[in-house]
Amino acid sequence: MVRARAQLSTRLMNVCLAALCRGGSLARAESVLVDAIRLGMPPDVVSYNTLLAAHCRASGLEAGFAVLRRMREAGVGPDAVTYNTLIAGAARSGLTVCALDLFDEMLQTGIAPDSWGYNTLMHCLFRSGHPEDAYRVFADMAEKGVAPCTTTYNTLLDGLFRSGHASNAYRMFRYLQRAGLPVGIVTYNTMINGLCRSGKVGYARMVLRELGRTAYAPNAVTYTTVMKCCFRYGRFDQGLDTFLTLLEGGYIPDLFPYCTVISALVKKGRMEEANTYSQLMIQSGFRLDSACYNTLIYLRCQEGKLDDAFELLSMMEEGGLESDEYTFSILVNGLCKMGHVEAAQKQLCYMEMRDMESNVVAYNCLVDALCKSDQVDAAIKLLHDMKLKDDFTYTSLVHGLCKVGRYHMASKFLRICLREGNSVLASAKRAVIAGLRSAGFKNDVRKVRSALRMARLLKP
DNA sequence: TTAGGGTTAG
Repeated sequence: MVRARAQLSTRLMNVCLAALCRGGSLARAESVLVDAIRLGMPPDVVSYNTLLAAHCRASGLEAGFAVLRRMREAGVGPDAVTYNTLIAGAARSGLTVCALDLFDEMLQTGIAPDSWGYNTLMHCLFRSGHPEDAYRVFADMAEKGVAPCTTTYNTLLDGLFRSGHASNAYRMFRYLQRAGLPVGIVTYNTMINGLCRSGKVGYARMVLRELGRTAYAPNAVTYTTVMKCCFRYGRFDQGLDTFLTLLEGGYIPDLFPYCTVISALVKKGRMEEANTYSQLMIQSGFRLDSACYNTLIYLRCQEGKLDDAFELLSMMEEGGLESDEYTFSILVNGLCKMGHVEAAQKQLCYMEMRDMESNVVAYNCLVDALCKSDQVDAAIKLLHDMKLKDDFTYTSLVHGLCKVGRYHMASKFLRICLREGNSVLASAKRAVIAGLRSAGFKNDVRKVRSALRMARLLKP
């Protein structure tokens, strides 16, 4: 009887913990836990899992591991949910190897992964650019007899889009519908987002119209997705109207729509409105996460207020949030635009020291800045240090070389770029060909044209 | 507890 009462109390405490964590009152949740222990209500694995998820989301994976240590010290063993949550935390921080290690640890501990565990690992592998490994996880899931659920299909659809297989994703979506497999609002949102991002706006609109004919109501995610799509494809007013409809109707459930609209306004140079919505975002009562800080730092950088930008960075880090590759890219770009190339280089060094997986954008900003200030040789030197180069890298360099009249070198890099499967802006191609012609390099013109034809033929 | 939407560069 006494034990049953204690279990019921623990269950009630867990409800309370979940509510506090959902509302972002982590400190209060922690004090409830302390009070409960004092009153003889022992926390169980659910209590710790709830706290672990909240800490992980608010402050990153290390905070999650700290809860894991605490629960072990209290004699409460982790379960599949604990590992799922930690794997999700690792995925959010881009720590793919850590996610894989956690999955292995779970298997070695004798805890059988459920569909959520498989889904989370698949999601992590897709997001970090390892689609083949993600498919292997899916195959392993089937082999172990773990039934796929709606999330599994949604993760696969999202992964197909992210790995550049939009047509396969579309075919899979139609297959799910025909086979009567679960297709819900998340599936529609995933499809609309994936189709928009892969440039298939017509298809995205068709799926959006189809959604209107189903029983599913579009939600804030749908609207944010559509809004982002409008901004991406030059329908600025339509995007802003979508935001205002959400705002005036009181339908903004979190900070995603704010980040989208502020960034779009900054890009348009409409700083006053960007500042107005930044204030609203701060006053909304939701806890700002790193994407929100990045957006605010972006606004300050583009306004040329670098001191304010760095102050925001300190606030962010003092609040327990980690800066990420977005933060660094925004700062490097801001510093470059204000002519502080050396300071930008220093930020890139910090990035290297932090061993960040993706630094290509930050490097590209510096390459571009060096090219624009006619330091093309320094840009070429930097290019050789880069592990990954993309269309942006080569476009900046090719433009930079043309600007200083080094057309032969520009054509060489243009051909390397095409050979590596990248594309360059039409303006860069034109600059190279016009330059080579004016300098009388007829043979190089022929080589460039042939490389461009080959690239078109090989284009998927 | 998990999955879909937000933040950077030519």
